[in-house]
Amino acid sequence: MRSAVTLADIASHAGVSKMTVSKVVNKQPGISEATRQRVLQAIEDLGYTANASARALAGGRTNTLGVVVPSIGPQYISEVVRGADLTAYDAGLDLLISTTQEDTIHERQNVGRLTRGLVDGLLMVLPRSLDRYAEALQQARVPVVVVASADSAVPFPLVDADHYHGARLAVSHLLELGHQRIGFIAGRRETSASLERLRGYREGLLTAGLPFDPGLVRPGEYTQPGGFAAARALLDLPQPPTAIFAANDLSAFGAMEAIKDRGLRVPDDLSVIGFDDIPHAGQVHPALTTIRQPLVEMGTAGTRMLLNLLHGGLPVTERLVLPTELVVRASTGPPPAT
Amino acid sequence: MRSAVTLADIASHAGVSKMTVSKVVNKQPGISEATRQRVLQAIEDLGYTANASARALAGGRTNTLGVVVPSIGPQYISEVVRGADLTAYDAGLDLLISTTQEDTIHERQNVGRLTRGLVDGLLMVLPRSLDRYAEALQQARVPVVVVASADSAVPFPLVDADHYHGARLAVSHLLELGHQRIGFIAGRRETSASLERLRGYREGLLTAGLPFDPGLVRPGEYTQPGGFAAARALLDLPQPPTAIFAANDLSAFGAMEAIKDRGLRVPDDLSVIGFDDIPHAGQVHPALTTIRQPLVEMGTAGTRMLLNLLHGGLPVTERLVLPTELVVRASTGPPPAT
DNA sequence: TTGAAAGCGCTAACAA
DNA sequence: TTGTTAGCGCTTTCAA
Repeated sequence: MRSAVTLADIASHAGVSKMTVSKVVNKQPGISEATRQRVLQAIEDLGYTANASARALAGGRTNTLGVVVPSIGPQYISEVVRGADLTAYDAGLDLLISTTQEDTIHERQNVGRLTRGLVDGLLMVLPRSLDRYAEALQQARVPVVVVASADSAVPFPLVDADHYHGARLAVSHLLELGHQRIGFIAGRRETSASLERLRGYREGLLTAGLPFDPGLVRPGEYTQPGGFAAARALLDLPQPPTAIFAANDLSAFGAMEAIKDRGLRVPDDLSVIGFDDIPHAGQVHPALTTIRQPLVEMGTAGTRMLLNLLHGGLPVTERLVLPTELVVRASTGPPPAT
Repeated sequence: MRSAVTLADIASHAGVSKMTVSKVVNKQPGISEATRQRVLQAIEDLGYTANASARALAGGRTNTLGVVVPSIGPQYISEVVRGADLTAYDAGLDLLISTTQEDTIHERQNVGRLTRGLVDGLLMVLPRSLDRYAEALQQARVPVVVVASADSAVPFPLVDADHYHGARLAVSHLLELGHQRIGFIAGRRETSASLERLRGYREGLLTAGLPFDPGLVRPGEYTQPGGFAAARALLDLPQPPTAIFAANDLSAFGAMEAIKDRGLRVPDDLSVIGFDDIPHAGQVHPALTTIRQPLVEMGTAGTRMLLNLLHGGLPVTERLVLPTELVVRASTGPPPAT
């Protein structure tokens, strides 16, 4: 760990002032080509990289965006982050990801620390509620955009997908195939997305003149085992459904397993439709019909809003609701002829 | 975005010097309780959070560790990062994650930037080769630890799992169940882990006096569709195997689907064993028998090595190879009676 | 127990 | 086209 090469080192090595080096490094105009080359050579010779902290302190900018996520495991989240990364990179900004591991203290500290000297803007990717961050975010001195949380109490620009219409699309698709008895595997109660999807399911049925039967709704907790158990329960019904709408892809996978496990076939005996369209959805067998949330786009859109805010644009509150769409693959078909 | 509250603001608000505030914030001794309370009150009143950049610049430390990953999607990676996060947090350090999106320029820049003023140490979680980072890492002025890459040319402390013995365990398990014809779904050729697993498979067979039949080895690329296709090919063999060993869990999932798709049952007709033990492995149906890589532990161990390095310990090169172990679940059983 | 001075490495604003 | 002067907000060192 030899001690770091600084601007001053480059300056004296190249026989110029620090300022000149700074201008070269930052690609500012007003430097003769000859000097520029000499400085670049010195940088090359000594192996110089600017110190990010010093830069941030002096310049007031970090050229970095922060992304706060509960954890980095779920494909859902990683897709959004990928979108954010692409956009930030295109704009010449770096992206730093911070996980909270769902720990409250961790959450508060993270936000405070990031927004004080580490990042120029913050993207909160939080399927759950924002309550726990409210205070920390109020004090944030950088722009904040919230992605994937329709928490209506939030005083920040927001990007979310249209969960309600997505659910309606799913139900319509199954109805059009001829299904009359459709089970629903619900998500997590505390997320607004989950409630919206349930509402879409319910109203989709009612609009079609079909009854809403609470017995056909089972909790799946957005997990694969949850979906497995829920589907089992639905199959055990005296009059089981001919199609299952799962509130997310993961629980749809579980449902498909439960169905196959009973010796039934998807979609011949039972149709399954999911929600999210995570990359896995196209890779299972049969490939999952699902409602696509534009996850990557949510990341890019949120980041673009953040960039606007950084450049002084946009009102403080804006809600961008991106459309969801039906992606028909192989897991849905007509109900079996009775 | 009102302008930030600084140490000086707190100092004047509390009627003390900046130094006193700094000591209170950093929990240093030598401050009377009365003063301490007054300062804390001022901090509370004004809502102060220290500026990370200023701190890093003045103190020479950031109290932050960096983690570089190719992308954050794979469960494999997120498990390692989770381990790192836990350990860093316990040590009172923060963790910042940076993705390279497999982009070479991005990779080089990231490392340089992080190690110059943003983090005190770097954990590289890279299943692929480190070649592309070699130069940037040479110039790193902070300790570096590499996780999940057995790239032997790397002059850094290293944490990896024992892929070879894991593969031996998998083969032994199948042999003990009575299988004689075992297919192998290979991983990605460019990773040393993949080669080690193949070697374990091969030598496991040879040691048992069984022939190594290249026709029983199919590429799976570590992906679910890859595993699906590979298993199909194996099933199409004139004399198909009675068990399949997949180089990772994802391709094992694909294999299970292919088998069920043929109307065969796992494990009654065919056994499947994976590698990694990602959280999903226990959630599919039947639950996957697999070789557990201690992913979280790899993250914690790597981070602990980094912490040691930070405190001036350890030699520059150390290789920690953590043991793998067999996790028997429901996807393996005796071969069908002929 | 408290505080003053100096400076970390850089950039903004201005001057030459 | 280049350089000088300040100072970002904090911690270190040393003195009171």
